[in-house]
Amino acid sequence: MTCCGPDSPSRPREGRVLKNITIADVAEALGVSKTTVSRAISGKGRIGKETRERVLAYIEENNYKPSIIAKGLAQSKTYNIGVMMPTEYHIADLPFFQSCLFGIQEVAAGENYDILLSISPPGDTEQLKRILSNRKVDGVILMRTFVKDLQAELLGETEIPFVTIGTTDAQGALQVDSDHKNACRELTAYLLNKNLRKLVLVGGDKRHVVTQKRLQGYREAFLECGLPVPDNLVFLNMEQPDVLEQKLEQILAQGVEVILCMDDMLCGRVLKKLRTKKIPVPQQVKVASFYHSTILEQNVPSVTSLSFDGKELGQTACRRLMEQIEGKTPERVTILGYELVLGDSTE
Amino acid sequence: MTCCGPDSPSRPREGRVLKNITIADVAEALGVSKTTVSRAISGKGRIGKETRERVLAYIEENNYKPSIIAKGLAQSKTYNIGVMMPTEYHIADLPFFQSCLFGIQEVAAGENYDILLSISPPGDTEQLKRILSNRKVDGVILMRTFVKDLQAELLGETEIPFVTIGTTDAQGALQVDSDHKNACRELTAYLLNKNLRKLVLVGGDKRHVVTQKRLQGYREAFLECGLPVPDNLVFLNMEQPDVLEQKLEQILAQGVEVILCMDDMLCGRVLKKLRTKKIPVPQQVKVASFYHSTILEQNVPSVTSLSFDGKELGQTACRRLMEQIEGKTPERVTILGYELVLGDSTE
DNA sequence: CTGAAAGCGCTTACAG
DNA sequence: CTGAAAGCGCTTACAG
Repeated sequence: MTCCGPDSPSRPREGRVLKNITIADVAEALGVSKTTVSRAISGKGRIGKETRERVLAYIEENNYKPSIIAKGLAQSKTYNIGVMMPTEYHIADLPFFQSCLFGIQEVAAGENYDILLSISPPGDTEQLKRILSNRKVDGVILMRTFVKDLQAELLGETEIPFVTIGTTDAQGALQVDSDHKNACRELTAYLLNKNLRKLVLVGGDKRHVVTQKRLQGYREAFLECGLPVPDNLVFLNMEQPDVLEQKLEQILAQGVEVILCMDDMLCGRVLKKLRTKKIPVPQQVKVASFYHSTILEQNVPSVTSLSFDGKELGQTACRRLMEQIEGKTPERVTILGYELVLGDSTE
Repeated sequence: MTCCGPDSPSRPREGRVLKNITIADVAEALGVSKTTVSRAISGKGRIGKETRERVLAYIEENNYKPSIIAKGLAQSKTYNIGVMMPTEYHIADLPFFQSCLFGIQEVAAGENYDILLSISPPGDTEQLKRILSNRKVDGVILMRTFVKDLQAELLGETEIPFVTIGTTDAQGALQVDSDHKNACRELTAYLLNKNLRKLVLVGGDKRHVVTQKRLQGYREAFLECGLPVPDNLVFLNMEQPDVLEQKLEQILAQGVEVILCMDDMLCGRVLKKLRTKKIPVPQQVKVASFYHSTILEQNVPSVTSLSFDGKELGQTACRRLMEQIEGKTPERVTILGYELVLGDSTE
């Protein structure tokens, strides 16, 4: 007898079983084979109606939950999808990512898949390598693409299904993207049609494919109107507030009619600058933006903005990935729409 | 002979092997047992130096990566931690969550753990139940606590280790939190010491524990100064812009010296209202906030604000969880510091 | 319709 | 120091 005194008086409560109940326990309790239990659960293979119901009832009653990990091992699957989220370029991106994630989760959960999340700075492939070499996912989703995209390249050298949210030229990628090019083209055209010509485009990281796509749309709009593309009015890599500030000084000095911003954070800064300089919007300078996030929701005047459905992107991306994982041959490129929300800032 | 023509001319390239190489392959190639290979890799159990090196060299050369899932099954572990992220209350929370996630990932990855992410609206336990019943995680982290916290309660009825970022009274929870109470107390006291008395507190969701903690700090500061607590100056559940707007009208009409906001989004709206009403900050009304996020970084005057280190919270939370998983007995409550960043808005 | 057995890719007492 | 064997909790040909 040890010196530890009597057994703890409070036995583990029901539902607090230390050891999980397994398929073998169920089989034994019911006097059938594990095979039968497995079949009852999965619905695969022939099994007597009565037997199945008996098994199902027992399982229900005893709260048996199969280990999806063991199931996965037997099927050489993981029931995980890796989602690579970039560290944000700035706060305006985050709501978009969150919506995406939510959409991804929705369809993933529907197939009993989970999200293995990993956050990496641009260009960093450490985490992705770890996940891949641990063989922990059946597929991966990249939430953003880069012009030179190391993650996409790495995945391209692999057999693992993957989809990018955003356009890429990496081999083997399924791609889901909003139609950034046409969105920007339409908005630009809309402004040109108002006879506004001095139309400045302010954007962020050049290495993001999305930045390039929008620039393309901007250019096309000019060309379609028979106008030369004013490349001198395009300012990218404006993520540093002081750099932007300086550029704005310069832009405003040389006269400008519209400032089209590639995201709401940039736009917020532009609006602030205009306010500081007592330049009335839209009377003297008009302003438009991308994303239509809550950052600008309080602005007066309301800001004309392109809006994208992050959740839908996430859902679609995940659906494509699932199709690929299941051996179907999904659409390789899916382009989703956008919405042009007109506000007072371009009136 | 089938009709499919000659073999595809381009053989799978190196590194694109369809079938992963397993421990059995390694063992066979080397003429040793799987046991030996396993020991060489894990470093557990006695093994000859030379043998180990031979195995390690082969593994390195042939790029063998053990399946962590199979390893997990054998050890009854998953090497996953579940992270429950709430759908945001608003955008100001997101940078905080991202930092947390980053911190969690950092320490998790260090132990070869991955993050199983799940996003749920407050009060929703669907996702958590799914993950738990699939037995897919070794522990879970809740990124926010609620006064009535169904997720924490659910976990409390379970044997699974979990830690909350934020205070909770759920049983069995390890807790990591910033010292919101004292942070708010210090800031309030700082303002009271400037002889400001009409000190309005504007906050968000009452159901968040963090809201309650801050309110507590606010109260204590008054009491310590020998002043009655002005509960009539406290306005919570102000997340609706129009509700806040209306309250502000009322507050401003009855005279106020300071508005202390529980987050930067609320603060942004307050600042905007003051601007609209041409009330100079800080000359007529002073303003302070929580979070010190980029949302207000551009504001003039700079905003006095309490700042918390989300990444550190994440790291600490994950460390505690790891300790618990490893069977150690970690600190049950860990309170981290804060920083009071003084700006011009309270001068 | 049902079951025994092999297998998924590892670990770990146990024995030598 | 090393290995055969059992086991982690499932699935799935194969045979009956």
